[in-house]
Amino acid sequence: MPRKILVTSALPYANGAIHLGHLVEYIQTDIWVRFQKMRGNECWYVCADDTHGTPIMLRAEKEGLTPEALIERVQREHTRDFAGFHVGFDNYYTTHSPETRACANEIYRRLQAAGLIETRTIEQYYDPLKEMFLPDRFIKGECPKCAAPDQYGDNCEQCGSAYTANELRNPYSAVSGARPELRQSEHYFFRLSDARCQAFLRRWTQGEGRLQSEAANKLQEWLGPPGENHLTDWDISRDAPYFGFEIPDAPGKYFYVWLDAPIGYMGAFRNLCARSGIDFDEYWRADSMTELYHFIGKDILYFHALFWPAELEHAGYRTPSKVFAHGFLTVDGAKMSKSRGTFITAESYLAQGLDPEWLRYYYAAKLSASMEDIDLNLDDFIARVNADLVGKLVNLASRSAGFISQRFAGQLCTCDESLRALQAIGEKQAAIAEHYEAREFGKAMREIMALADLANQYVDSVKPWEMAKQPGRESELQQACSNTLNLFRRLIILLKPVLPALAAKVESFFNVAPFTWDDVRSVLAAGHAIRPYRHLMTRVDKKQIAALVEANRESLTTIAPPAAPQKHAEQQEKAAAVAVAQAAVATANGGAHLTLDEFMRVDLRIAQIREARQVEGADKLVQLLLDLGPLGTRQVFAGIKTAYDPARLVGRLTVVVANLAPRKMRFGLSEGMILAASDPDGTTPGIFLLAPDAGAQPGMRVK
RNA sequence: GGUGAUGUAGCUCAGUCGGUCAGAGCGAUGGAUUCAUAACCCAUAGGUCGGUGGUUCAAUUCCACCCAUCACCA
Repeated sequence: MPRKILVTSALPYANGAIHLGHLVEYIQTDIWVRFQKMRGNECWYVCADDTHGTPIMLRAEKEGLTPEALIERVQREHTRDFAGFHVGFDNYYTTHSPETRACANEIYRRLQAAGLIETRTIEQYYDPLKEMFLPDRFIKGECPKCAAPDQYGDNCEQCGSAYTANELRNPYSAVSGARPELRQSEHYFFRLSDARCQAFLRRWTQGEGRLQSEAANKLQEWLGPPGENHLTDWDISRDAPYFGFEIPDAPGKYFYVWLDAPIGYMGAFRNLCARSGIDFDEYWRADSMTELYHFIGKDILYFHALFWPAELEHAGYRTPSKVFAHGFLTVDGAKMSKSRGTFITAESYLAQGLDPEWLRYYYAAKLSASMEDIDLNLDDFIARVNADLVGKLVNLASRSAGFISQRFAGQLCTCDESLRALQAIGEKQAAIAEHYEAREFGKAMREIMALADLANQYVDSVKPWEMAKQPGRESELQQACSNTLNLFRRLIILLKPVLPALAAKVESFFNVAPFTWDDVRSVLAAGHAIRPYRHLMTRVDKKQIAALVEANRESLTTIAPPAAPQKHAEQQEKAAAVAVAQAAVATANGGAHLTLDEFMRVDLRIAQIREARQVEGADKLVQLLLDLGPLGTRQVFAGIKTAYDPARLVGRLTVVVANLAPRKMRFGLSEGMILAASDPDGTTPGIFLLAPDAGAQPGMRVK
């Protein structure tokens, strides 16, 4: 009997573009969902934009839009990006919907009836100019511990200490610059500290297979040892002005993210049900026999494994069957970085003409069921996609189809089902299915590629090209090519969850109905006619990747938020708040202060001068070849000719700005800047090159 | 600072519930081949399995500590 499954991915915040980090999750989820559907299960995949909160409100204001207009535009962009990567949602909705509002109100009422909602008066900073209460991240001031200036209202980036916004010295509003006043306000809390919640969560989090083992450990830590209660109540309200849902019977109070974002999963599904006749209650009632899975980033585990199930349980709904957390994406071993050009948006990837299935395959090859981060190594990406997808897989069709089309009018003969390679695929099918089911996509890809190796070995062993040259071996040739195409067909079926567009092209090439998982067991009948072969996939060109990185590189002079690898829900709101606050502060103080974050974006490195020579036609420039150790070598033009003889520079160590945008000069490309001191007034003449103390090695970071 | 995770060949990663498991793919080198998008096939890698100590007949695999990286800290 088919399973009934509801799957969600985390809701992206409606304040930014989808990037390669987000796509790890959506591609992971999509592969899993496509696999379930191929097996004949009833599986629904819903998601939505998370649209509420102060950052959205302020950004809309800044752009001169209504919040509604802003979130509508962002939703269109997100929908386009996801579709571009073949992420096949059954519904991609918005939390700013009547369905989500109805669900939020209902859950709130039920929690209230259960005695789990209480109000408390809290003291909070208020911006008298903007006439609004300020979230912690929108208040800045001096750190109460180390007196560092311009620190946010929750913790100090200088000394790392945590505190409350009320402890900041000389606080100011990051929105208006005004000095905030402490005011009292009544807030609504969900009583997560209630004994009922704790008892439920201790049981729920230890449920069989509910969470990955690393996640379960983490939850133990959060819950505290038995007998202790580490859970605290959660503030679920915000004061007007706020973009969100007003709390029923509480004018001027709005639901904070906890009480509307994940409920967006329900809202999106309810909307789908209304359109397609699915029974909402069958999936959400407390005794539901259906399965519910949330794919999330590890950053929002706390929320999805504690707050959300407690909320559902005590509002009389079913709780998630399992929560699947994944790690973050790094690019070339480091956090995505705008200055390095590795903060790559989905849109730019597609705009550069890169094939979305390259990325889907690469992610699949790297993904496992664990919470470990995965690395997108750009060189490895090129090598892997070209070798596996083009060299091994697509090549099977490419090297057989020509013979079938030209010599046999496109007709296949009976496939030899006793073929070892063909049987091997049948034997591995169940194991591969288990890998997909367990989200061990990397293992599945390794198995499939090993099978593709067998297929290529088969072709090599029978040598169809020799048969083609010897008269009288026509039937042998047809047999060899029919066998190869059947091998290819089976491999494509196994890869269809990962490569849906390629699979569709192959279905068309073979002139057959869409593949299902069980089709692996069959072969194409004798006499079946295929269509002419056209290239199914092109190779990745190094230049395309270089262009992609260049297109995403942002110069240091632009005010930009620090690169957030992947953030959702509340985390996203924080990141968005940081961005807004930074922009506001930069405007407010004319850039007088530099935050540590901003400074750290300047990548200073020790460099050794390998070569130095005069530049013909330039009276100030010296052309240098710098050795940055592990970072390789750079060509840099420096305006130090008046003070230094090139010959005496060779071998010296100095400091270079390694992530300065390369600049094209008349004499060539300059890929960095070396640091030197000089008197701006010219009172003291000369240029003085910086040099590290003895022991520094090329490539060392300076900070 | 606390907690969790990771650290295996040039690169990306498997793997070992302690003893023929030190592995794969890519890259590189040599060979073969020419059907195929210079693809495919065969052969070749002497990496102290992060460091130090401990437990053991035996540790890369267990324990402790240390170092590095990453994440989380409501």
